[in-house]
Amino acid sequence: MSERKIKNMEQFAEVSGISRPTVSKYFNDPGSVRKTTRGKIEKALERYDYRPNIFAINQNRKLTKTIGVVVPSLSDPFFAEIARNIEQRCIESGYRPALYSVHGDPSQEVDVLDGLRSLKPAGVLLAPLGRASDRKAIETFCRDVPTVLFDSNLEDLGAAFVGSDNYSFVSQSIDYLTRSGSAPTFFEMRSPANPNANKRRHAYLDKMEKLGLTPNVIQVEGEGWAFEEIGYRGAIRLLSSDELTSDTVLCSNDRLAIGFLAAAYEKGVKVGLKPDCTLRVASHDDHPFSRFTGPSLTTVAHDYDAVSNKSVEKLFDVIEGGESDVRSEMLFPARLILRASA
Amino acid sequence: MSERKIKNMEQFAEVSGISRPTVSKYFNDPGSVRKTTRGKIEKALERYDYRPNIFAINQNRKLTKTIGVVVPSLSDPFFAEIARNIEQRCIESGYRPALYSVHGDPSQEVDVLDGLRSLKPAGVLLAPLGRASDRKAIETFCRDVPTVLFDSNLEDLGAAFVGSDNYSFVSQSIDYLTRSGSAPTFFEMRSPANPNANKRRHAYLDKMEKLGLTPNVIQVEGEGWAFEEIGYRGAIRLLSSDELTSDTVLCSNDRLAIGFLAAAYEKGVKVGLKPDCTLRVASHDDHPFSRFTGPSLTTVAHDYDAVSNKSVEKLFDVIEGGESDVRSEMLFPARLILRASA
DNA sequence: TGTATAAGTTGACGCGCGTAAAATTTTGAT
DNA sequence: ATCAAAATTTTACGCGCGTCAACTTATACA
Repeated sequence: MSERKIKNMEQFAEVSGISRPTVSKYFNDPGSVRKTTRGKIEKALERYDYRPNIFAINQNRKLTKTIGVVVPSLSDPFFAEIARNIEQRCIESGYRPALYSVHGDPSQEVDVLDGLRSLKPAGVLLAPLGRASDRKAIETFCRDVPTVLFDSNLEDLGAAFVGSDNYSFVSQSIDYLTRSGSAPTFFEMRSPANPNANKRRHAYLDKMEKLGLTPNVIQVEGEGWAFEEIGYRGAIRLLSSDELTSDTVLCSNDRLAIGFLAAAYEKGVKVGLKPDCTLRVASHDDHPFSRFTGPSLTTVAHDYDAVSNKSVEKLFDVIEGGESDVRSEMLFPARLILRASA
Repeated sequence: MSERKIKNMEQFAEVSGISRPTVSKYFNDPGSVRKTTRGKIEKALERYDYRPNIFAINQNRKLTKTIGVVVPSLSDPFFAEIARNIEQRCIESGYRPALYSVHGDPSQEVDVLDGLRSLKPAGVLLAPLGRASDRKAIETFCRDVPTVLFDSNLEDLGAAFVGSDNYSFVSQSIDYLTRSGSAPTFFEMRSPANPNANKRRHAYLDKMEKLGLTPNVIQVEGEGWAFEEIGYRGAIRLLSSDELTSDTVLCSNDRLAIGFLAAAYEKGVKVGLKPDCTLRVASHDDHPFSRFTGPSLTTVAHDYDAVSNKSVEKLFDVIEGGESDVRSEMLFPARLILRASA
């Protein structure tokens, strides 16, 4: 498949019998050249493995075919999973996704965005850290680069926000739990980094009031993104005390719940619906591992696909199409997943 | 901090009162210019936020400051964690890591490597899929780009391999298990994609023989990278049968074990060391979640830091230094982590 | 077969920076 | 103050490709 090494478009144009500007057109949009011409080029493409120099291309473009994907933490399988989905969509649309984790660190979030800017990306999909984010830095970034926020909303930032409807999560879990037993106590971090956590607490309080029930929120200490550990420690303390008056616990998110279940196991507290169980635990997110906890975790699932697809779709709208001045927010409903823990 | 927009090095050289070639030298190595000159440039750097165009830079370099990091799956927190470590080291050394997951798909592995090639990376850290990898494609890639393999070894490929010593894993777990109870049955996938799995089986057989014990290997069906699911299904079947004669199970890796524990919980089989327990389960890897299973998982830990640090170090050796013709393999010993499951 | 129109060709310039050679200035040690 | 070495400046070219203008050729429809 090789006769002679092709080192630039000039040489490739030569061996394919087409002029360089036309070859250039072809690579920018194969459909923009005549079918016979396309044939010649593609035939040459099989004989010689030439590929346009990506740096030379991008130097002469205002924006590249790169899509930045930024998540708070790739150690969280939830984000790993959603990133996978997003990457796939981008590739399908002919873009090059560049994936970044900020590892829970606001300063790295700024750094990543800063580095991303110099890549002249066509657009960026950003799941911000939330409360800890450097709002001003992100705001500046969003002015320069088409950005769609997902998962965590920062008010008025970015061209759009796509996420899950936190009220839908909490409403469904509470509905189920109260209908099948007693009302849940809400278990969460005292100062959650993620804005979704706050929304879920509000949703809990709201929903409980609507149902005429007395809310009860337990907030555990802990900073950072080691949610399992925080949940575990909090639960160990809780289960060693008499603070927990309800037999039903609703965790703000699955990672806390995973820690909670580990603590319950360790303390010999039986969780689930079986006759010998004394506690029910449910949660939100449908974390990839929530199927494999002991007991398996009753939770409420994000519509992963919908969120990732819509995020990408929205971004492409902004990139290609109208600078629709209105910032749209799109929330997808969640879906209750019944398992053994509640 | 801004008076006038700087769009290229020419203009920046102008406002800093230094010639462009010298400014260019500065950005390539700040230490290569006189201290007074450096001062002027850095002062200007504070007033104007100029940054050299990365594409123009890379066009004129044979190799860039990019380091490719390729892992089999980012949905596996093990790789997410090791990738985090590696990224950090690269940044500290002034390189730009570019992270890719091949999502367990050999064809994507080739695609990623292919795309990486056009980025002219200074080097690549690759954790190959293993058995499923397209060996020839990787071989070709390694000829063009300095590549260090980690985690999974492909014989004779890449400039070096850095990983954990599988014999060390299995030896320690078996030693512990036999000393504290009966000899373990080995639980694994029938056709594991990862070469480490095969090495662990051999280590198991070898070690058992050395101890004068009868080995017993149970292989469960399943393809792909959904190890928890495979472990779960296999364990459900196993625990419903009478195949399992030992009261001690040693899983090939933690993800299988997580599935195993979920199955045991569901089947009401008590795992652990307490009086009412009928089964012990141990495993290998010290997966980030293995602390939070029910019961917490006794396992053998990789030396995460050592592996990632050494991988990066080796790669830099190859990049900067001598084309040491000998391909080195470096294996780090593992460390037993005692928890509740065995 | 002729003609309007789309597509391709030629030639040339620019992008922002690396880098080399030659000339000039600065530095540091005598 | 003197002078060789080191650093900087000037000048200039090249990298690979996007893109424009002015032509020339191929296509399609009448």
